Amino acid sequence: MAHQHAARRGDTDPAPLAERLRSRGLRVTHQRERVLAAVAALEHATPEAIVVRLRGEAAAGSTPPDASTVYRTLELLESLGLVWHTHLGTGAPVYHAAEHPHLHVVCQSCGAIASADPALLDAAAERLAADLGFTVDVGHVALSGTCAACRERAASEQT
Amino acid sequence: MAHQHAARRGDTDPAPLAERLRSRGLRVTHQRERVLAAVAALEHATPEAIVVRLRGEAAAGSTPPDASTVYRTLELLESLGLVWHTHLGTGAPVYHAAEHPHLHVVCQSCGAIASADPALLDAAAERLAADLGFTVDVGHVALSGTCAACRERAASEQT
DNA sequence: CTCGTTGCAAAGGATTTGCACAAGT
DNA sequence: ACTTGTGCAAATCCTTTGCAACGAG
Repeated sequence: MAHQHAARRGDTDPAPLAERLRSRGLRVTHQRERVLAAVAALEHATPEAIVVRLRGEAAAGSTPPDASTVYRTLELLESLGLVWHTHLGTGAPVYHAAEHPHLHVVCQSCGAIASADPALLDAAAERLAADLGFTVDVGHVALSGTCAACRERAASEQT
Repeated sequence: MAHQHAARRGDTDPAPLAERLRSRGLRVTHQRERVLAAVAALEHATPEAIVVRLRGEAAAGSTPPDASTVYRTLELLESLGLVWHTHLGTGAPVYHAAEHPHLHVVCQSCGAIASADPALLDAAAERLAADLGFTVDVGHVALSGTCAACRERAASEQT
């Protein structure tokens, strides 16, 4: 192992992916690299959004990864600890790169997604651990509620 | 209408279903009463669980409500403010009677659901309101994590 | 009697799975 | 060459929808 470059900031680090794959005897494929890059690029990536993005990125003549490959790859990447997924209420799960955990807050009216500091839940997490023996996974938490804009709109539309 | 009885006070009335339906010109059907009863009886009712329960409850000779009716009824009951639903991670939404809001905690390993005091999140909710103008709906929140049993199991299975 | 409701069945959308071929090592 | 990965298509799962008969008011 000669190349031990420190992780770069603006680039997608191919290093951890290749390493982890090889250490498991798995193949480093173009598709896997592209899916991981797409998740990192899209803030809150649904599987479908990833498929669409990859389809757009695919150079003319090249075949974009199939949806089934994207699903399989996301599962693999998650098992490798490189991405996470969260369910934000209805429907599609969203994936994000597992760099810095953050808390998701979803507006039930408009679907807007905000990110917040996971530390917000530390106190609640400790209480749950003490009371129920339940370890809360802060990174997977999605809080739902109403954003400021929708709250005002709802108030003014009130008959 | 002429008489405005303004029975808008208690959201926790024993039989607000008939009232609310009639005030909207909707019919009070046996199916609707049964679905509401099933949601109240089942702690965390998925649509499918409701269908199964109603099927079991149906007296011999009577036809249990169809799944599509259950879905339509749940939607209606929610619009009437009589039930709530929450997405607990993967798949099925769970419905519960809209009596006392509570916080859901879901084990990602075994799917166990625990209920906790919504007040646990009060501090976090206030911070979110202040920081993002986001009003958290505590009753709809589902926290995910690992229950004590699964945590121990995972630790002991650890190689 | 007049509509809202329901059951049935078929349609839809999202995700998964089986397989034979293509690709990484 | 040997195995793992991928694309394609069919299979599932869950939920929604169209429609004619049914039942509440």
